[in-house]
Amino acid sequence: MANKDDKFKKVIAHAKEYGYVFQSSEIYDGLSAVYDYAQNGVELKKNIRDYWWKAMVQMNENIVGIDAAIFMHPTTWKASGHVDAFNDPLIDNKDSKKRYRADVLIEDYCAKIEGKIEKEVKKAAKRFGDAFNKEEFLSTNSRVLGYQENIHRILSRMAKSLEQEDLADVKALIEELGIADPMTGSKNWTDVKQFNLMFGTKLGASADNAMDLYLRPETAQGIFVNFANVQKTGRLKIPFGIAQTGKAFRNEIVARQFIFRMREFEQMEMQFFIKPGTQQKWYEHWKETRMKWHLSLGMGEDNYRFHDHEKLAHYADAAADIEFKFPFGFKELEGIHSRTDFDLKAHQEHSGKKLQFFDPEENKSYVPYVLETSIGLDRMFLAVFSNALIDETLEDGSIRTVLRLPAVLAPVKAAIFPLVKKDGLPDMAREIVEELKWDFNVIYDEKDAVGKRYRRQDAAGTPFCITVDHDTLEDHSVTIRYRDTMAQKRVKINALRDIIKQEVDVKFWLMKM
RNA sequence: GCGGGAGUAGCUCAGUUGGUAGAGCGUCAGCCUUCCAAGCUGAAUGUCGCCGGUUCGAACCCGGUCUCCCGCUCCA
Repeated sequence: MANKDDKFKKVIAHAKEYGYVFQSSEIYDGLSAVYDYAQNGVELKKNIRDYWWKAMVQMNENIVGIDAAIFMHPTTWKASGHVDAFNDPLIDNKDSKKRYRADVLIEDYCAKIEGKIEKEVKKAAKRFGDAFNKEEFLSTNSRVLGYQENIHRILSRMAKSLEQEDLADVKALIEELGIADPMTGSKNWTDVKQFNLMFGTKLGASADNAMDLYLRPETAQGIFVNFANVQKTGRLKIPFGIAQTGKAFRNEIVARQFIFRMREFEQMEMQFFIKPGTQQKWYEHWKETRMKWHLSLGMGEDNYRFHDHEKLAHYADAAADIEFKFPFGFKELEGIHSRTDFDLKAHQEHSGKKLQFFDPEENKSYVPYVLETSIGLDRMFLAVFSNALIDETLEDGSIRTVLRLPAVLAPVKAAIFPLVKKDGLPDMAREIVEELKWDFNVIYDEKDAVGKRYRRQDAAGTPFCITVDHDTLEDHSVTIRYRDTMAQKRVKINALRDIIKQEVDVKFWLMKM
């Protein structure tokens, strides 16, 4: 465990030192669970996004992209279920320090009373034998009726209090019922607090006629509300997909583990619209396809696994995660969910607009089913970055810190050095930079011994270093040095472009799928 | 949000019983160098997380606050 923490700390420190990730507003002591991508981080993040976009949108005839706004009509979140699902009344026990959902505590209490009713029923059944009529018993026995009435009274009072956001009454109810901490029996409770996982804001500059809005907690709804527009204007036929990348916001109670769980994060999502009944087939298809995409980056098959959900969300009929072995263990990286027609149907009901597809083969309209793939871009960044960072022991026993980013994702593709800072070598190196920068992100460095410059680039993740020496002036050849093997090769300057392209080109990597 | 730990230069850390800060690495400039970090010279950088209190005097003591780490809780 100490080892894991160490590794993770190194990752965070390295991300800062080499200009990948900084804490947001650091000069003001930072902001909890908010991070900024720095000069190298922004390139890596962009490259990951492009790699995904190419694979999902541009390589698939039947998938198109959109970029929906972060603000959406408030009814969107009623339809999606977020207004209800993201509002939890929570209560802490002061003695045990445990936190519970207040409504669950009360419901559990009612379940206990239900248990008493069951007992009465069993007793009566024994007593009356064959003559026992459960329905009649339930509706006539005075003790049972008392229990039932009690449950009804409790639940309706709770529902009313929650509806009116009268949290004090929810607490009062818990105290009146004498509900104790199920773990410890303590009745020493804090006040009930409402946690809203969605960030609220206002649309409209003047306070009196402003409209309450939320920052979207997921990008998916931007796709669902645009379903009909995209399908019609794109002349798309089922099955087809709509993809988008963008920011989403969740006011997590506990947001931690660096960029793994942030309050503001970026999703890369694709909603695939299919004929009802075919969801199992497409579920399997996308699970497999998405896993192949991950494996194409060559970060090690053993670092991935599927985790099938047993407890499903309100909208899903099947769900699996692709988990990645982060420094702190296997955690969710991407979700593949069979969302049924839950979302489109809900939006259809709330908007009154038809969200259906006319299937010419079936000669009828239906609300399509949806298969979702949803990956966290920041998590992917962390997966790539943490997996790449290695302290390598060399033959002579010395340690080399190297960031083995997949070359296709590396922020800087090549660094160009003059061997020494004189004799016209810097000019020659600059010329090569000028030429290569049309195709790749390249940098120039002349400070310190060349060996030190190599190591500096290793730690920053640059896959290639190109060194100009005195021979270069004569024969236009340079040394190209590989980050991962430290091997060196003598090549002509005019061959550089093709050599680098071969190794960093998206096509070359995606062909491995 | 609760409990525990922590916060001194970009990084890792030192700082003796309270007397207004140091090292190594890194960075920058210059020299030297013909290919794998550790040659030489010089320089910059900290209101010791922030605010307040005690004191003649606070990095050090006290209170508050922010942030980070670990555990709990939460995770449509």
